[in-house]
Amino acid sequence: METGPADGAPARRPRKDAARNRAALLAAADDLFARCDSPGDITMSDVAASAGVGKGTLFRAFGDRTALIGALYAARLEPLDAAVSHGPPPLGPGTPPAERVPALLDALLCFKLDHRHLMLALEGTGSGSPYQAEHYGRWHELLRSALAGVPGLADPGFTAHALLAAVRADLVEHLAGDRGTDRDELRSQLQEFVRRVLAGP
Amino acid sequence: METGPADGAPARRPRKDAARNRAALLAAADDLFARCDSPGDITMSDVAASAGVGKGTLFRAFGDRTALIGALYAARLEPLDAAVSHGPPPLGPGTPPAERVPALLDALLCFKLDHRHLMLALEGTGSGSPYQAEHYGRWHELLRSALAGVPGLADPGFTAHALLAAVRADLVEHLAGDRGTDRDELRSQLQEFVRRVLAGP
DNA sequence: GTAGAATACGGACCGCTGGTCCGCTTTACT
DNA sequence: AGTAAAGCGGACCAGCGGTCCGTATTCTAC
Repeated sequence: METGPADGAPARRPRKDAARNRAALLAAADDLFARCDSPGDITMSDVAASAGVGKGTLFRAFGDRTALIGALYAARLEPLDAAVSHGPPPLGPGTPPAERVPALLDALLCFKLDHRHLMLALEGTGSGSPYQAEHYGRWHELLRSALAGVPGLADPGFTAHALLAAVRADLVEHLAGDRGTDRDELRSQLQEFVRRVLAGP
Repeated sequence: METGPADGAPARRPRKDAARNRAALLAAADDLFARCDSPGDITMSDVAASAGVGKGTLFRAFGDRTALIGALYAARLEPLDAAVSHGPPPLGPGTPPAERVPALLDALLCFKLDHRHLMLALEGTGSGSPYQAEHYGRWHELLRSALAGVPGLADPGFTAHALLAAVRADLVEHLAGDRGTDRDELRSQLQEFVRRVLAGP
């Protein structure tokens, strides 16, 4: 028989230094990605060195590169995620689809504009396609279910994919970063595009 | 003064062995990419070995990985490129925009379905985004000019980007490859989407 | 406070990649 | 045939993500 904590709660509190180093690593990675030209320029050694810890610590804390970027993304996403999951209209649930779909895509575009480099790193994580990451699945399911409430729309699943493709990180970077398109202009272009898709024939 | 060939024609015919090796390398690369699960699995050494030449020969012939894939793409694209540049309607020039735009996107989708692995390699070439490659610029300009002839369409440039994003290689692979969506079903989904975008409010 | 076990640290190390280099072979021209 | 240019190929290189394990730190029990 066990005398320690019940099996249901095997999660131990991390050690103080571990928590501190984890936070330092997240901050360092965030900073490096924000300043770099291309996410590929940032190596794992760079992140570790910038945080003042060894590479082993970095990999122990996060597992691999993808997980580090995912943790960074999760932290930044929190406000938007909350607004979408249980916030007021037009983002939250209970909003009419015709209003919610444009709002979701606008919010997503703004988020990607605000975190361009991070999103570039997240979606361009080399080997695996972005479509196998679970965060894509969540956005797709959210948008698909909203689109399902739009009358006359034949295929919400594909439409969701196509609309999400219009705000992919590298396209946003190409338009806003390389070509210098104005933020509000880009937003209104996207809104006009979404409007057409929702309007139907 | 020069006694050799005039400066205007510095292009020399390649040596016979060089031409043969180049062809063998293209064939080997094509074959390997077609059979692999992910383009990342194929290394440059694999290609050279499969073609029966040394790595040095491979890099001498093509320069780098991107150029090899680009050459492969150019070869496969030739028929479609001809049909679009100076073929009959609905692909060729002189087709009314409302008819040509869906035809172009359908042709592009079919091309990506037929050459999934190659296109995956072409667009997912690691470091640089697909939007900086010249082949993207050509498709975008073609589609943009066609869309410019559609009445009531506010921004042909952005619309072209958004429509092209709907047929990106990794999305096509996700739908047709991973999820096993039927080819004709995917084509009709795309057509319906394009129809909505063109129809307007 | 102290002893001891558990946990975390860190940088040398590994396998592998795209890409380079240069002595040697093959081709092409006269 | 002779010669110079072009091409060949695989040993080699730098840098990457990721691993390993001897050592240092923190937590727990007394």
